[in-house]
Amino acid sequence: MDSFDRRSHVYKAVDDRIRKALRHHIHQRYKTDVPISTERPPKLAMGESASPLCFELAKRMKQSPRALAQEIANSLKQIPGVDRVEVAGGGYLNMFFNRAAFFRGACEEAGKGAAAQHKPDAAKTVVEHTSINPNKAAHIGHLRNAVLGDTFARVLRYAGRRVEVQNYIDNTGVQVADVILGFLHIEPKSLDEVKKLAAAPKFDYLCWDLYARVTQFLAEDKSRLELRSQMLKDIEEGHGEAAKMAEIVATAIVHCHLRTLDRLGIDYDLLTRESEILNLNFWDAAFDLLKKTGAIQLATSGKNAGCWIMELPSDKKATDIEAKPAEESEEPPEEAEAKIIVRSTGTVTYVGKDIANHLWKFGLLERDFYYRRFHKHPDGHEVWTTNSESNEPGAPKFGHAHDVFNVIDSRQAYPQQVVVAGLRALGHPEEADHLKHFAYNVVALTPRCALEMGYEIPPEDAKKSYIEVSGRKGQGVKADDLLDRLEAAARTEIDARHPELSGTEEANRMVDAIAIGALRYFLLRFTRSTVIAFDFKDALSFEGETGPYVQYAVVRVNGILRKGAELHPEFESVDATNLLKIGSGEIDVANFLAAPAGDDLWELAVLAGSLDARVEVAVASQEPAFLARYAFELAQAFNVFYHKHHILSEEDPEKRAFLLSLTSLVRQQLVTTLGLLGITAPEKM
RNA sequence: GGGGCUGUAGCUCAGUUGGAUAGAGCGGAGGUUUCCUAAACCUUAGGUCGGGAGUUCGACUCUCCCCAGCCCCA
Repeated sequence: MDSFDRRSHVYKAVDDRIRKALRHHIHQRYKTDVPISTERPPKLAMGESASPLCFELAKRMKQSPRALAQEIANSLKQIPGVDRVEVAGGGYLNMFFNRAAFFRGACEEAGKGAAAQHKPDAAKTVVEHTSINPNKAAHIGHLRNAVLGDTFARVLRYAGRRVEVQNYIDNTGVQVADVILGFLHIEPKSLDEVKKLAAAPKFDYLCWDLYARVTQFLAEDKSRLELRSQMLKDIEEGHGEAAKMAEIVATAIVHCHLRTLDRLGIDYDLLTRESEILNLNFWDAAFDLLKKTGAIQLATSGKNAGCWIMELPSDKKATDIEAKPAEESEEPPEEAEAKIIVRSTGTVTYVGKDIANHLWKFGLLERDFYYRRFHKHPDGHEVWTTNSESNEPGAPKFGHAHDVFNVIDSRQAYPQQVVVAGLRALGHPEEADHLKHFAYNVVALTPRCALEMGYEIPPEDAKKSYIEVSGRKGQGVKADDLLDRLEAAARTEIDARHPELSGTEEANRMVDAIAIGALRYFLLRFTRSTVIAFDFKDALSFEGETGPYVQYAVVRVNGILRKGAELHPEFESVDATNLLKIGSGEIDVANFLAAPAGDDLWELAVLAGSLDARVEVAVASQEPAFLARYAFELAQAFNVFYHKHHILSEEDPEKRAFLLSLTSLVRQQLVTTLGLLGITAPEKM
């Protein structure tokens, strides 16, 4: 375990050693295994890590927890990085870290920077996110998806995983069909006219409005639904003008989406298009497998007659006493658990195509796409897309995932379960276990915000905490509009603070960073299960628990280190570790961190050294919000420290160097954490 | 009808595996700037953790019942 030595004194490493030592000790001495857990004690005076394991052990040993704790504290061997063990409360084991060792270790580790490199042959993790229907502009709900997915991908990479980001493009679905129906039957427009429109920058906005008109058009006359079915069939099968137009419209809209997401620093490796799943007969291959393995059956009776269905394992206990013949009742119980994969009309459902897609993702389908370049991210990274004809040279090897995370809102939990069940039924239990639905809840609007947007809301809804709006009706906060408003608000602040920079490139960079910081943080501070009640007032806030608050802390550090280098040339461009070597040579870190005078500095240092522990929890629980919170906590702790200690005017040169070192450590960790959240901190703001 | 999610301060939300005194932001009241940027900091008020029972040395956390809201499947 080389990571053990490398990160010997960051929080996770010390805590891991504590748990390991406790487990070993309990096993040896008491010949029993109890759950070994540690937690952060509520107060610094109780140490940095504590274990309540003696309460559980007491039950097994029939002794008092306090006595056992004392016994363990007395006999436990020295743990590297831990100075002493104390018994507290009814039987807690409180561990006190070696402050100086921890601080030096944290500085060293932070100096190595963010990039933990995976091995080139490491198992691949695919994260699929964004996946916006290419028929209208992106809205705030799509941004939540994209920001969650992008952040999780960054965190996984930091944790050492090899990550491939995919964005599924449903370019042959009903939503695209609707917009094509609008162009052909409402407007109507020729293929060439649509081509011209599609080249315009705000084509996604145009389609947004058209889509709403189509919804109304269909509602006015139910017979028009027939038109839509025909449209969908043509597009799926690649027939006629509708299919050609769909290709143009969907591709143009995807470009609009990528431009919007570029603004947020969100990037992809591959766009997987549904049209290729159909054109390259992925579905046919999957269909054969599903039939061959008996994963799906043709229903011959009941309401699903003529459909290919998949039976899902029921959640109910499998103790149904009499298995009654299926044909006996008109509604056999298992039919309620069946999911239609192929409709009686012969068209495959979305879930069916998704099963094919996932067989491919795991490298279980003996077919592959052709690939071509599609887009270049501002940082130069190339986004590839699938295509049906031929390969463009230079394509990486896509797919063949070991783990898959699908970032999809929680309303789709059931279809996702069907895909997992499908993999299992096809004889791929491991892949089924490795397919994770990264579920999150929707973004709704507060009633106030809905009114502000001009939507009519029923009086009984006005009291609700949030209102879900309908994209079909053209309702919702468009991503680009929101970004524009954020940038305008940031510009107002920047111009007020730096009038001399107004209109310069430097000011623009600050505006970008702040707008994105505010937006990404806003979307990340909520845990996944929370419905975000969107309100412009909250989203446009730059104060309190926001991205700009954290960025501002970094800017403060930058100011100190900049000024420090001016006043004391020896402080120029030195990292936290080197700062400790200034002056007499070795600075007495232990002295500055010693209790009680050094407690507040120590508290900040522990927090700064806890990033890896937080990353571990964020990955294990698939919860990026934990890292957003960490960034805020660290920024907050730094602000307290900043107001309490005047760093540059500190008279004692060694203490000054130490305080600068701590400051530098905090900067490093804040910058790294913000980077994981996809947020950059400007030099000034 | 079946399944899932949610309910914590006036508002918006955290609370990791059951652990020590339930936290933060906003909003309210009051204060801090010859100083490294006040997008900040300090003080203060504000809680039946939806309700009830159970398990446990210990429950916001686990189990059961009920209430309310949202979503999904027919």
